[in-house]
Amino acid sequence: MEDFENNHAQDLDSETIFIVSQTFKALGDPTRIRILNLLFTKECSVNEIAETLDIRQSTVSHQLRFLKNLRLVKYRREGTSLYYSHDDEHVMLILKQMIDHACHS
Amino acid sequence: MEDFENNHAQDLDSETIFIVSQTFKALGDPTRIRILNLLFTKECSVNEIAETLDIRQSTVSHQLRFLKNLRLVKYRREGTSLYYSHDDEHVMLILKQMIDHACHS
DNA sequence: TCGATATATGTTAATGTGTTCATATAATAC
DNA sequence: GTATTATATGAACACATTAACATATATCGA
Repeated sequence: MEDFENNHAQDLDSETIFIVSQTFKALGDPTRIRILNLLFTKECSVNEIAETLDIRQSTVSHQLRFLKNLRLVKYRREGTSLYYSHDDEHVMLILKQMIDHACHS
Repeated sequence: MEDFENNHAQDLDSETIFIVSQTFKALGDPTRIRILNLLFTKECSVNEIAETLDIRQSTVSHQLRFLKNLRLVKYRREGTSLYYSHDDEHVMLILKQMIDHACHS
């Protein structure tokens, strides 16, 4: 039997495992969670993120690159500033669910 | 304004951040994903998990302890065997969503 | 009590991760 | 062109993580 839409196979194929673990790994860090949670509300420049969350600019930039590689965020330029926003509705929904889950426990 | 049920604060409180990142970290490893995915279907003994997924017994045991500490799995004893099953419906639902998400991308 | 089986645990080595500092690049205004 | 501001990048370090091996513990049956 094919197992295309119905994921109850005994084991997953390696590509699926890779993507899923990579994405959860992205969400498995306090700094990245805070950044994504901020981007929930609004688009932000790198400096806005750094100042709002009190994290060094280079740290924010490194983590944004990480999130960008996974297509979890995108940006647009405006002068010398880059405005970042989230780029994966589904993953953001999953993040929101986990935050709600944590708040109720 | 209070921000109890409505999580769109600029920043999250540190305990929420900790729980959320810990839980995602648990899901951010290929071995643990495979184990949890197997437990989706059915309760399994440690050996069953190790054999089905072709992972060493000690590795499975270590990862199960990890998942147990986060209350993501539970077990019952039957003779010398321990039968593990999942113990957090909500997190399992989140895992399933991410797997489906990965399959459609 | 002893042997067999199932599982857990301690240790170690290799690898990966996150932050920092220093510096480079890019866009803009002058 | 230069200065200024915003952001990215590279290197280095401390720390965490993973899997493997060896060994310990626990349950059961004889």
